[in-house]
Amino acid sequence: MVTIKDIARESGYSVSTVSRVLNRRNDVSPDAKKKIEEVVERFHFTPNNNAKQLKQNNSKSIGVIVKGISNMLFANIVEEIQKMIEKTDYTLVMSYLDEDDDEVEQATLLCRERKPIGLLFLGGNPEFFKKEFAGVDVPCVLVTNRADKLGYANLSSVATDDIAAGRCAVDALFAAGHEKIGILGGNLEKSYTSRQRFLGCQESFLAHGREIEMEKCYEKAHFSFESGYRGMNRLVEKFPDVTAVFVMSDVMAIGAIRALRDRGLLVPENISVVGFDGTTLAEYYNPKIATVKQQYQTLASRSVEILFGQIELKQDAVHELVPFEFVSGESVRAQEE
Amino acid sequence: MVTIKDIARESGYSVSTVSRVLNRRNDVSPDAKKKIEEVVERFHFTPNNNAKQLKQNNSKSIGVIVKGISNMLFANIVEEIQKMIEKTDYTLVMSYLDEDDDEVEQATLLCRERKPIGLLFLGGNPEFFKKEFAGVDVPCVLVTNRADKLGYANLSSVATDDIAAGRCAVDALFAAGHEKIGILGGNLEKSYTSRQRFLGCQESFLAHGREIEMEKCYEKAHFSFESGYRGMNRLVEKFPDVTAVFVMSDVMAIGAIRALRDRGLLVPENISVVGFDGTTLAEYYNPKIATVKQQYQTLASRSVEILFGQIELKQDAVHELVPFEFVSGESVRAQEE
DNA sequence: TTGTAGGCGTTATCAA
DNA sequence: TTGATAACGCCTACAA
Repeated sequence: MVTIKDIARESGYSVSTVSRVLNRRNDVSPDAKKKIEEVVERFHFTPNNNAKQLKQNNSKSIGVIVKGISNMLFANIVEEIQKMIEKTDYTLVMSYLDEDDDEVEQATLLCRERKPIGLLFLGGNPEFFKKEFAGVDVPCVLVTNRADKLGYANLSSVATDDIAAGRCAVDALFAAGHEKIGILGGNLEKSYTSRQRFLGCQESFLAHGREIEMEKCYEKAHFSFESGYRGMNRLVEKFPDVTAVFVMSDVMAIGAIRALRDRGLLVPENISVVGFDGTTLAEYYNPKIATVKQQYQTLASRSVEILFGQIELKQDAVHELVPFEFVSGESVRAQEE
Repeated sequence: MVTIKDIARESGYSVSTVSRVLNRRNDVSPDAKKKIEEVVERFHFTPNNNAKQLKQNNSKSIGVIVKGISNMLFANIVEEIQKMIEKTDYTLVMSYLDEDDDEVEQATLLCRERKPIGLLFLGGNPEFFKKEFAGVDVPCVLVTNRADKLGYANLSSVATDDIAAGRCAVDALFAAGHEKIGILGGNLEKSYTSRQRFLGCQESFLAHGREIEMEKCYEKAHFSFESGYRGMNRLVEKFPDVTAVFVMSDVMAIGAIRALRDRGLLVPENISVVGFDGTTLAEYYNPKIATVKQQYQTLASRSVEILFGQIELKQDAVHELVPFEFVSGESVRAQEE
């Protein structure tokens, strides 16, 4: 392994001068700079990150905690984040959790072990934050969920208004003339996101002079194809005359639509479906899935910008809401009475 | 920050004894062990990775280089790899490349900067390996592509026989009575994988007394929904009476099927489609996509096992072929003449 | 079984 | 503008 000492010896300068050149300091003579750069190049020298980070006690890494491994929206966001971080000299430390796991516990662990300079949470449950977020002392951004009520100085958020978005989805079904509406979503006890969207559903029902009969209308599932498939099967079994379903993620919706087809039910002819997230998948599926689109690019870019703002510019925590958008696909049919 | 010295002082033992306990050595008295563990627990002490790795000069990290960010198969494999690595004390360093980029160049960079103890290539082009792989000196496994002909002592491979698999896909279309068969795949100049599958197609054509008319039958695209969509449009335009298409990935196939529908063509009624990869997506799509399934779990588990075999057991490079399987979906229709 | 001391490769402080 | 040197936190001979 070639170290800074080798470069020093070979170039005839001292390690400190080499270090200065390496770190683009300006208190170095052009001669020294040129000579040292030549030697560095010739030896293919790259500084040892461990030594550097040990000394500087910062790791130049950013932790990303993803809740839900099959969550396509998060996959899309991660992809965008990667593209942005690639251009900087930071590295990402990814950590994937099950959708109901405790992300703050994981964050604490990550901070201790990897010393990231900041954290991005893709999905998160305020309960966990309330309980133990005090232990995390680096700047963080909660993405897709709101954190304004939490009031931590080092926790920003870039979120979609899940209540309004959930309401929007169900409103669309009412608008199409549906009365018998089912909901397929996450575990309401464990998933804050699902709970918010569900609140939106309740608002919509209420606005239409109705109330949600939990037992019959709501079925829970995980955010994966398989689970959506099974969940939809359970839903139609307990609610046989359902004509429309709001499914809380596109991935689940695809599983759900497949389940319906396998039972001989067509979407939208027999049952209408509205998804959530607005991933690319939804628009390429057949039928195109009507969905509530979260702007994943904006979510991604703002969260990274805000994190860097907090880290480098020492800015305060901010809380932003990113607008969603209803995308009408081919999966909803107007119900004539 | 709490360091090993703090633990030493607090427990009344020396740093070396603490270090021994931390590293589960057995040359330590039960008393010392117990006391030290108690203090470690009380202070929430976690060793500083940078210091540890600097000293040991190994990073306990494994590099994963993924060629093609929209490649669902790779996403599935990565997921499996993550599950396996999670249980060990290694960390993954992910690196995503464009599908036509030079992965070996990236590998060289990664080795210099992060000093991984081993590398996993998800997809790769033998050309790049021939040109510069000599610069990579850690154990590597090329996943999904063969590397047996390359003959590097530190490069194993766990692959699917792309030639046979490509042939299998086209054979299925011939078997269904199709004559006018198109192919939608990657850039044959840049994508080795595509070239292999294409060779398989040629074999199949030949076996059926036919030859591929490149100009008319082959269209290139990237392995994404969007690109598959556009590619299929170009293909039907230059080959209007095509009745069946082999698409070299499920993701592309979904884009392609969507393109056909948007032109008013149904799958399989008007045009049959066979995909490739056998991702979950294919079986939930509508229609279910007939596809050549690569066993991603096996691909993932074997590649990790082989890498650890090389790293820890100093085993020699091995080259394995993982069997593929044709999955008949709903996207192929028998052609009656 | 335990402790002391040296060093991993780098940066930063201080003096020259 | 440059160089010697002391850290950073940990591991590991080697000594006791």
